[in-house]
Amino acid sequence: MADQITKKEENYSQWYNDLVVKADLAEQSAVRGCMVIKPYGYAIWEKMQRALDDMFKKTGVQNAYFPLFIPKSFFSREAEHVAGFAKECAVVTHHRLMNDPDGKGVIVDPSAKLEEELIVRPTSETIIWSTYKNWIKSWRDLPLLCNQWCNVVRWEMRTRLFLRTSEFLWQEGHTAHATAEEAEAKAKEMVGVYADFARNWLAMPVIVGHKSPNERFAGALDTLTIEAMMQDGKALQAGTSHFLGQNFAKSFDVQFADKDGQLKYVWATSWGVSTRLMGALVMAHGDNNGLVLPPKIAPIQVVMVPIFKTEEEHSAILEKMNNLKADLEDKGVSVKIDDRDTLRPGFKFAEWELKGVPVRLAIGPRDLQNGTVEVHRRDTLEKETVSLDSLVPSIEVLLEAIQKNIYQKAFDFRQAHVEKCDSWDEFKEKIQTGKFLLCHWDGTTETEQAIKDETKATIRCIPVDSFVCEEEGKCIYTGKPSHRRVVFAISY
RNA sequence: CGGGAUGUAGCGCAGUUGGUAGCGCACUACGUUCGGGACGUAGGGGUCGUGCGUUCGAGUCGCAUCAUCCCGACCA
Repeated sequence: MADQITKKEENYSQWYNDLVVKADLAEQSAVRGCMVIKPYGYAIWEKMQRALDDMFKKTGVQNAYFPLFIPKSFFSREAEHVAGFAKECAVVTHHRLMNDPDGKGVIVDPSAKLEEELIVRPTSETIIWSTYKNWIKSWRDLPLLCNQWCNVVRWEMRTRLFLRTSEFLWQEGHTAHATAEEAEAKAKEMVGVYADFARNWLAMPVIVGHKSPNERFAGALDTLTIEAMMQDGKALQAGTSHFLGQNFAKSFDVQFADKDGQLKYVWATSWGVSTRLMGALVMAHGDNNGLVLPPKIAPIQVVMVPIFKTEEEHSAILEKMNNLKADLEDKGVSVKIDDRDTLRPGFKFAEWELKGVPVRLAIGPRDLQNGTVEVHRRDTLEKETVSLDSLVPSIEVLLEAIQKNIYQKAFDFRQAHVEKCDSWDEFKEKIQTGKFLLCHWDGTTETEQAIKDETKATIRCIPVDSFVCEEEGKCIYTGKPSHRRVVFAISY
């Protein structure tokens, strides 16, 4: 079939792009490096937003919004931070267009040059901290826990739908605390929220850990990460939470009067996940028939396809479907009836599979006679016939089973591709086959860099929950002593 | 920004030694179909990325330029 998606081992990225485009999630925009998120793709993002928002609120975080434009001078205050972002920023220099006096079209009006350039935010630390300065005076104002949902722009050299676009959507949380302990605990708590979300909503097993100093966020003292494995064995950083220490507080002069009357700098965290999660979803679960969505994140959980020849059959089936839909919706299941009369059932089946809808119900004349429904599950592609009476409870059970099964499948895949490695020769060979390797490392940036230069592999994290391996050993590269194993992989 | 490749209909592609553009899918109309991506018949749709040059004549040759993709460097 011309439209069929084929996963080619040698060209996983092409498979990924096809899947994103054909499943109707997004397409390349006319603007360089940007993407158009299509309604179906955006609906998935909205479900992610809602789930995350609920989880944030349970930790006391509130939503807020800060400007898109950041005065250039704000960036000069945190030197380390700038070094990390200055290279890839879009800059606004003028505020007016005019007709081209030499011909048609418009040009930038040279007289409308801004006195100070504005940077389109690559991340909002600088503008938020300069705002927080006015919000924080006393220990009573702390902790300050804000999150913002917004777009950010990073002028990337190379882009890919969802994974690395010039503009992307994300949430960024920024918190201020009275003590270092409290801030560190918050950073830890939020990476825990991300891990929980990835595992329970996206059905995606992740490894939680610290980034090595080399891979840390610009300006952070510690960066926590969740790392997921894609089906080609590569790692994808799916979310990060940073302990920023007092770096930003000092740069932006954010001090508070503590209970003891002393003026002190606040301690900060920031944390974020982006539309990259959509890419993770596609690559973690997709198969040759298209997307596979975990039920909890699927905008449509159950799709119904009527099969009919005559108008009588059509209306009888549709009536049954409408009743079923109402019953299912009562139970909180989102349902779509695909009543398009211009397409054949087989076409619809293939199309909804491409879009990853977890459960498909088909009712035809045969079922009408027998009082049955054909139930098809996307994750295993299995079909069974269920009686109408027991359908609603069985769908509820099935959705849960699918959610679990998708997680289990990804989990098993990862287990099969993680191993300890103590030989450099083995490392070089195995890392290229798409594996997470747990290895000893001497803790130096030089060694990390040398390994990266030779193999393209980086330290994904120093694990803190799963795969923790505190033991004595020798660095895989230099043979120097090491106290724990870290996760190496080739990443996106 | 370095290395490689590609720009031809909405999408995917063909186009020979330069001679005035074609195929599949999609689209429109009608008919037959309809339980796993239907078929027939008839249609519509193109400044061949852009600019300059060579030539009687350029999708095809040359130069420039822009864009996209892949591999690097950078990154959520």
